Amino acid sequence: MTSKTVAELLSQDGTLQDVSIKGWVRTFRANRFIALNDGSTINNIQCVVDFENFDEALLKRITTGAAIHVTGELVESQGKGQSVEIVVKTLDVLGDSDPETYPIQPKKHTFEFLRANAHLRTRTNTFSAVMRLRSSLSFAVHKYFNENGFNYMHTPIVTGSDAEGAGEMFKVTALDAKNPPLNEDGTVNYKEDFFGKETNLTVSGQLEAETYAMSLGKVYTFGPTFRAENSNTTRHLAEFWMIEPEVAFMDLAGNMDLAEDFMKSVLSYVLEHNKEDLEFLDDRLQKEEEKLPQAQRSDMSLIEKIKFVVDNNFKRVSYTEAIDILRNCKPNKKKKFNYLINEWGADLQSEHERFLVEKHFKCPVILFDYPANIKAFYMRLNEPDAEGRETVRAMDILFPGIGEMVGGSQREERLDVLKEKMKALDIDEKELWWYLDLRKYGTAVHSGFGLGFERLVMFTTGMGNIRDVIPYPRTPQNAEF
RNA sequence: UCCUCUUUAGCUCAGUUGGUUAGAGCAUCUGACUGUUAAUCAGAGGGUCCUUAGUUCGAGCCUAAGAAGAGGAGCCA
Repeated sequence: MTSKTVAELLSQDGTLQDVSIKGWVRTFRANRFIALNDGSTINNIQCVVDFENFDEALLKRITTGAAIHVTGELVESQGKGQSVEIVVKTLDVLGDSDPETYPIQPKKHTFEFLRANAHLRTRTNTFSAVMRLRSSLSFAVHKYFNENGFNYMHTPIVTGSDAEGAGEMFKVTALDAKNPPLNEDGTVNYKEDFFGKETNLTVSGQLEAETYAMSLGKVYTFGPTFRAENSNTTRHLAEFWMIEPEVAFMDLAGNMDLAEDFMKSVLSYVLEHNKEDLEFLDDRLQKEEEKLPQAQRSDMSLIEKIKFVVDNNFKRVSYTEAIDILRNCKPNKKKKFNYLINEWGADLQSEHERFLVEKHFKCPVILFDYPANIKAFYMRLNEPDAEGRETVRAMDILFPGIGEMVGGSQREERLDVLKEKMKALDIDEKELWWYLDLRKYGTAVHSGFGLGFERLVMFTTGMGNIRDVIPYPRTPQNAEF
């Protein structure tokens, strides 16, 4: 008799003579009812023990968290909470769980406490649902790109270029930290290091992805990314997973179309395939929100929010239009913003983004054509506007509750313009010779974007802290597990 | 990095003006009960009050320094 999963047993029609199942005990009620979970679904299966006929010492070992093997008969349940249950014939404890010390109790825990017990937190309903969704979203990402003719490219994790400008980097070195080889001027001599030069963990696969876009046409990367920023927020990690498509012969408008279509596709996928987990998280969130004052509650449930994104077009607004809206909005006029918007050229703070998304448009917003001087060197320069202001073909997609979900741009394909920009920003041409080669040999319009995978998981699961949507979060002062 | 808050039982938290033996709910254990849905009822055990230094006759409470965690800001994805 082969063992089945809880998901298989619960989804099957009718009763079964002989079933075998293995899992972990969630609760053991009235010395008779074991709620068993094996991770295959948010739901438990109820195993009914006729305790008069079982050894008392064995029943004592059925504690929260214990791994057990049950065989018996799958029958219609006499109780109300479930349609089927297993009448237990044999029961083996595969692994005991000491109830005095097992940290996961059959009660509510705070996410902070569970974070400190991250190795066990997926034994709770919320975290098992979040991580199944994470897995499912991850699959949906690959599925989307695969079905749309993209090639999956593995960009290097150790990078030799430090010109990406996406943030502080983690150094990678094999040198002795206490006694490194030195140059005559006292600086560390990286020529003697493993790679013969300074190397770092990647902050973005974009530049390398561009090289493949300029040969394979449509590519994407989906891998770990590292930022050594000392960011202490609910939206930042030092190690996170980023999705970065890059497409040749595609302009900024095409880039926006791609990003929007992509988001809608992966969200549709989980709506269809992760219904039970989403319903559980939806329910959890609604109970959470009941504790909040009315004004802070959202007017849509989790599933409604996801459906809303799938069913509605993202609002596309140029930076210049956004500035006009912000300049004339109530919080700006009443000086409620911490940073008041006075003139064109100001960088948007998260309070402004939040106003646009959550108050003004009330839907995902794509902002594009940002001032050139607040964006990266590789973004395609537009012709100056009527007032002589310079913008680049950059776009950010802003989501309610999350903020920036996507950042992307059309890339500067003109060699002379790119060189000039790099010179102005003091970026060494020699470092990026290969990047410049793309503009020398067969250059073409191309575009791409980066999407923080964890932020997508946050939006989909309704979790408020990015540390709760990745198995083992890496943040400043924390690399436990 | 900056600002604010928090740190007391396994967990979530009370703890009055500085004053006798530091409390509650849940969890755990023991017993009762046994078709329960976070079962119920009765009882019991469980404390480095984050650390260090200080003020005081006396500190969970006051002062200083430090540590850890959370929220917000900045940066960004």
